[in-house]
Amino acid sequence: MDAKTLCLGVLVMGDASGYEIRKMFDEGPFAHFQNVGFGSIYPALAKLSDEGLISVKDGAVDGHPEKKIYAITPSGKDAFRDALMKTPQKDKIRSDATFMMFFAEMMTSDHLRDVYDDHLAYYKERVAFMETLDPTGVPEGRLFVRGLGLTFYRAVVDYMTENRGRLLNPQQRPEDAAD
Amino acid sequence: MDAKTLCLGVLVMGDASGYEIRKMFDEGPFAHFQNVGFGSIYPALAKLSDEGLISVKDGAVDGHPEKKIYAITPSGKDAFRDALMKTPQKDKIRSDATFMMFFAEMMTSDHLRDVYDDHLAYYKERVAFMETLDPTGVPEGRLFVRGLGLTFYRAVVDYMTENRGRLLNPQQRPEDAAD
DNA sequence: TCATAATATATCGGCGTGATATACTATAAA
DNA sequence: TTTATAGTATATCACGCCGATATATTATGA
Repeated sequence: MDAKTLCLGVLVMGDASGYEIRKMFDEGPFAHFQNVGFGSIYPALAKLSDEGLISVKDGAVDGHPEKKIYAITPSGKDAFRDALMKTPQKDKIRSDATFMMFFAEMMTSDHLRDVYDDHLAYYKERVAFMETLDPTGVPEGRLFVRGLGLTFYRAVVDYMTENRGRLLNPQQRPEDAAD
Repeated sequence: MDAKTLCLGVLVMGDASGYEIRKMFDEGPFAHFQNVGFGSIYPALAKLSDEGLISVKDGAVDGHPEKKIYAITPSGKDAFRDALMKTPQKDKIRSDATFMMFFAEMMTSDHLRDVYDDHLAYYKERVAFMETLDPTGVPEGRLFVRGLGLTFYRAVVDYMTENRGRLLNPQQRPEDAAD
């Protein structure tokens, strides 16, 4: 699933600027299972425009004369539907914090605690945020995905809350991370 | 967390070849929270060797004369410990299947079902695999991470099992994915 | 005997990532 | 009032990573 397809997905739901597309992946309904930054979005939008899959119109507002609003074209919608017919690649997760916890015995107690609590706080915040998303009038697909995200985040929060002491205060762990 | 650090992490646990390192990320204890392929590992190993952070010795076995065994050096261990002291980047998840389910209403019923059941089967398989990993004699950090992975996979399996009908057989969903 | 899977290393183009630059507005603090 | 910070908005660039592909041998099983 490349950046172009991801952008098309946002645009089938309604017109948007590059900035607004990015917000969808940063703090919107896609935040928990995809991530794309400006560096992927702007080039993708340029390519899609070249290929006629999206159209651009001037969206200049007070003080932001550069703003462009993108809209999906009929051929863009076809291309997106084609992309949905493919076999998805398997999920990819990259969690540096988990990698660090794997090597808990090599870390200092202080830093391990910091990493742990920041990680837990972040997941708690994600749960809180997703609970604020209004589910009324939303199609079944989006509801399902929202529920899946909540389930996953809550499971992590519960596990990390219950097992905090086990990792941070184990019996007779040496003072420093010596060999 | 770059490929170099990931390789160092595997090597602090014991000597290994590039192929063996990759297996750790493909089907080993790291599989559920990191992913690295050959295209990242071999160049990383070459760089680490240049920098003196790992050493290479000939590991030729019957029929595989190219095999090389890598071992971490004292400075490599220092470098790894330094990497563990940094602030981890936030987790990144990329799930194309979830993205597709988000647009369930635009997919054909057949393909949606295929994607759904393949996804669920994959997560079930991951649970089954992680349950086979022997937890005896394993340091607390690894145990914790194994438990976290199991928790997460199980939560997804449970949710997808319970809500399968809701997404696949909703009331009066149109026959085809017309506009 | 033949095909497939597993072991093993390596490269390459294209894509994505994080950082950075620019510039204006709105809000809040000093 | 002035200043700082956060938010809106677009864009580029170097570096690193990813998936595909190539090559070769052995082990397994049909």
